[in-house]
Amino acid sequence: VHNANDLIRMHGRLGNAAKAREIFDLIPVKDRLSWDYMLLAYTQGGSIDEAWRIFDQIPQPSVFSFNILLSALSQSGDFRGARRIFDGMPQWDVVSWNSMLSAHIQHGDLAAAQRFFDCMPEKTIVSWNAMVSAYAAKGDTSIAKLLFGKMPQWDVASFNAMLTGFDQEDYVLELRRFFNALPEANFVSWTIVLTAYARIGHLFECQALFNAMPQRDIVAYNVMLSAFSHHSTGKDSKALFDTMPQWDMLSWTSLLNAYIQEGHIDRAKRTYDTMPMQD
RNA sequence: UGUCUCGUGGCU
Repeated sequence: VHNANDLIRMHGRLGNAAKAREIFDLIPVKDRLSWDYMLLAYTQGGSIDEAWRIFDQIPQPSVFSFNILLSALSQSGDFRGARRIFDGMPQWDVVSWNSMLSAHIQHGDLAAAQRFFDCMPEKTIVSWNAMVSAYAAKGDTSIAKLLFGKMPQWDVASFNAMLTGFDQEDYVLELRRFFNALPEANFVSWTIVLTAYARIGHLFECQALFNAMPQRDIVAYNVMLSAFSHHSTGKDSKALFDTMPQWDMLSWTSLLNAYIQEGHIDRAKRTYDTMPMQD
């Protein structure tokens, strides 16, 4: 059963719920993990209706089962559904509370989220991170800073959430100071700062930071590429594009944009014709 | 062995 469960999980992660279901159906004796992984596979594949259906068939849904569905409803923007599941749960753990908190945030009701947060019987660093990130995303940087300062402890996600709040022209200096002072940074941290420079149009800093990155993934490349396409020449864009280890649709689109903005319709057309996927 | 929070463009 363990191996079968792992397979279900794997296919679920790849977004292949149908394949996961095939394996699920072959298991003679399913344990609670088989059901939860199958439920998770449906939510990861975006099949909320199927998720509901399988959830209703779970013999004894655990808090985990409830949480999986709750989190999926929250992420899909179904606030009412999330609320209904949450209210109907036999018991809650801190993940349930965090998921419902993030449902409020998804729903765009920060005031309600704050009230919910204040009433939560227990909070983890995830709860705090979610709130900081919500205020930062809304542009309420001073409130985000206040909350950040009150946190009992931080992890790299806390730092990153706070960093996103500095993605504004007025905060460039603070962004850099904060970033430089971080005890811990990862890929995401670097990319947030990179993105801020790109958006604000500080091409020089952007490029310097890009070159200083310990490693670069496709997201970082795309940010740099998009910075070039908005603030530099198609030639620069093309040069960077050619050094990329791989491309996705965003990379191609940025290159197209660079040419179009320069009025190089012919080059844009040629680029378009060589794209592997033309959406 | 499982569930919650952080990063990439344009149009709307």
